[in-house]
Amino acid sequence: MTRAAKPKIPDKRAAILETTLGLLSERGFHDTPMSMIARQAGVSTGIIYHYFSGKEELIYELYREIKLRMLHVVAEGFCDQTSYRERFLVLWRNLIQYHIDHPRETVFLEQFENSPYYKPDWQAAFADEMAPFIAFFLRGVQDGVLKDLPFEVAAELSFMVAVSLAKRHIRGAIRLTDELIEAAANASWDAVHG
Amino acid sequence: MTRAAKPKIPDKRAAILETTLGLLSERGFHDTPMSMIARQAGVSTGIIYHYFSGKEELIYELYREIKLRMLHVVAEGFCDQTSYRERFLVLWRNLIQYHIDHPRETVFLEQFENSPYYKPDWQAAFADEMAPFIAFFLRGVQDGVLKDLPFEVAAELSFMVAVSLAKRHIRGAIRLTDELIEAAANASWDAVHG
Amino acid sequence: MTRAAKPKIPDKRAAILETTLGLLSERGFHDTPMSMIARQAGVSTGIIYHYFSGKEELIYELYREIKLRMLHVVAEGFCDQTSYRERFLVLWRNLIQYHIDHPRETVFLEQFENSPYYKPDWQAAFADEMAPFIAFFLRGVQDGVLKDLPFEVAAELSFMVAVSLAKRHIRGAIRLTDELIEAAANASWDAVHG
Amino acid sequence: MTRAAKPKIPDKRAAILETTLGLLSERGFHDTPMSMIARQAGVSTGIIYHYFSGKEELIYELYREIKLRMLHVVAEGFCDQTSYRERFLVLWRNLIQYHIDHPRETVFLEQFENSPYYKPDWQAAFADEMAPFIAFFLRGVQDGVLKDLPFEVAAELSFMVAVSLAKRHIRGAIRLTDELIEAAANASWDAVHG
DNA sequence: TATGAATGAGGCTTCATTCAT
DNA sequence: AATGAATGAAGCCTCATTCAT
Repeated sequence: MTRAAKPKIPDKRAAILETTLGLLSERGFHDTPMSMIARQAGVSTGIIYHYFSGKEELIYELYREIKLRMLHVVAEGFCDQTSYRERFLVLWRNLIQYHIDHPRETVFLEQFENSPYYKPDWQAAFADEMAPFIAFFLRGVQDGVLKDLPFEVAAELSFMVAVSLAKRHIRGAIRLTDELIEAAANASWDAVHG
Repeated sequence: MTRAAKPKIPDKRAAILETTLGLLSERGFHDTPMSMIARQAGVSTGIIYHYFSGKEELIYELYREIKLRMLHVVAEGFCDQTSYRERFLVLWRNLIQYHIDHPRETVFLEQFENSPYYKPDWQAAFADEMAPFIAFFLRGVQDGVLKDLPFEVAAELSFMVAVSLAKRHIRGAIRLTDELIEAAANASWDAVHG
Repeated sequence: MTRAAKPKIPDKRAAILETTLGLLSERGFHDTPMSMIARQAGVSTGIIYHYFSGKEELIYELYREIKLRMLHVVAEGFCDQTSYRERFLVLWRNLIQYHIDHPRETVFLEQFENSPYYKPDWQAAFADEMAPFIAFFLRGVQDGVLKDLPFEVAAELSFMVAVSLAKRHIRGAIRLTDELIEAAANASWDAVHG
Repeated sequence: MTRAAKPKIPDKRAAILETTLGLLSERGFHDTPMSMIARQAGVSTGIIYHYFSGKEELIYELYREIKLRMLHVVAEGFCDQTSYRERFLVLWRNLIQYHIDHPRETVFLEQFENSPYYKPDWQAAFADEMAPFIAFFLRGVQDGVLKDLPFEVAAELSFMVAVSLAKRHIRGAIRLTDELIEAAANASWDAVHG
């Protein structure tokens, strides 16, 4: 009762985003009409345009929120005290676990980043969240622990593999067990360490 | 007279596919109307339905042809006589080179395989072309040269990285030099060999 | 305390009307949402419906107020003592000057009176204000000073020309100088006097 | 049978324009949905976009065609041999007669030219058709037969009056008889001749 | 009085597909 | 084989109006 002044306002925005995620990951951008989002979210069509300027912004906003949430999860337990190997494995495991645990987010992110709507410039919005990871790689190279590769290449060789594996797992193309994850994590480490 | 039987007919089909590739890779599935394909290919809208049953089949057919062409290019120079490492590097270099050389095909393949239209079952159509690569991996594991990982996981750890790097190169996110390619190839080998 | 009874109430109504005039004259009826009027007037959407029953009434009310104000301005200095010619020229000059000085009102009146929403019956609401002008014409005819034409025809031949000229001046299609105005005033007199 | 190759094609475009004129003059731009035009014209909604890029172009095209037709009618019987007065009266009578005979066109033209969509620059498209009338006025001034006024002002004082009178006649605000038309024509001449 | 979130009907436009020629 | 006019369902978005607060 104390903090229940206008409870419906943020709820509605969140409900729209949540519903959009579900529909988009299952049906894709163009098979998901605004009317369907509205119906499933239990709101009117018009109100979506109160919170978002249009379909494009709605989806971009969804992308931004998910990406940020994902990056925060990945950074959990990342601690400068431990060895490079340990830190690498923490990140790698966090990354694959997030994607395995969030199949809708995973499918959506992949679809979105491969769609023609995606502009690579948008990554600049995540610079702050990416900074520690980049710093980790750069210092690893300086310390001679990691191969001397540009960050993007090293990331592709290691972290992006985690995402791809999770994606295949979700699709049912492979079945990831804990042992397999551990083996893949170590293989990824082999790819990047000096 | 011998090779003039059906002069324009195959041309037209090929022109449609070629035009479709260009438009789809630049604009995506849903921003590419059939009428636009027809206009740019220099044919009428109706005739597309003579060669393909609809938009979906047209695009699937394009996918199939490109994928097959790509797999053939990748297999070039693959020779059982050489070492596992050498064979691996041949495949890896072929793969990245094909994608670097064929940006439209690369963009299209990525878009298509991440779209909700894509059915993983379709990979069965490429079983013959994939067989040598799978055999290579299996035997490598048996011979103790490659890590004991399922083929799909090993492929993700190594070959898919080549595709991803090429994709980023095309987008302009990274700039691949020969040295960088070689370094990445070796890093990929590190990821999978035992 | 005497003149502070309802301080903000008439302000708000007036602000809405004022804003509506500005927006309507620039953007037209259908490109001016109620929400835009509210925002620019610094009020909420809902409150407009407190002062006016709907968009239609708001605009009709605006029309009525402007038309009345205009007719009062036109009557200024109209004095039965002077000659027909003098009186005609006073009215004519007042009319063109009002429209030149009030471009937003001019544009709005023209748009409104040519729109399909306009009902000619509404002119009955201005009968009192129009009466002196009509009387002037009728007596002029009786006295043999003005041509024997129905009032509406004579008005079109003379006064409406003033409005049209002002309208073109506002649009920038012509540039009215004092001499030009005087010449046009005299030409209008030539059109109607016997 | 000889000239019946593709008869439906021009018919359809003309039917759309004709229907649009009727609906627009009765209901106005914004109360006339494209779907209503299509239904009444007996065509599908989509085909309108085959002939016109959108609602705006459809209406502009209608405007252009009507304006041109009107200008041609007005020029009929205009002959350099006769006196200025005679030529003036021919034009004036043609003008008022066209508008009286074409009430839908008259209403549409007025609405359109007073709407915010109207751009005065568009008059440049009628320069050729207007040229003879402008020349007539200029020469009349040079010959001392017409008052020394800019063309636009003289036109407003004389010709535009014909349009306005016809407009009021159509609205039922006045009832134009032949005698009244003749009297108004002469009054208009009085307004402009020297 | 006042707010502005919420509604939902309705508008413009697109486009895969068909079919008469 | 080939054309491209024609269809009409469906999508995105706007906006006058209402109503809970």
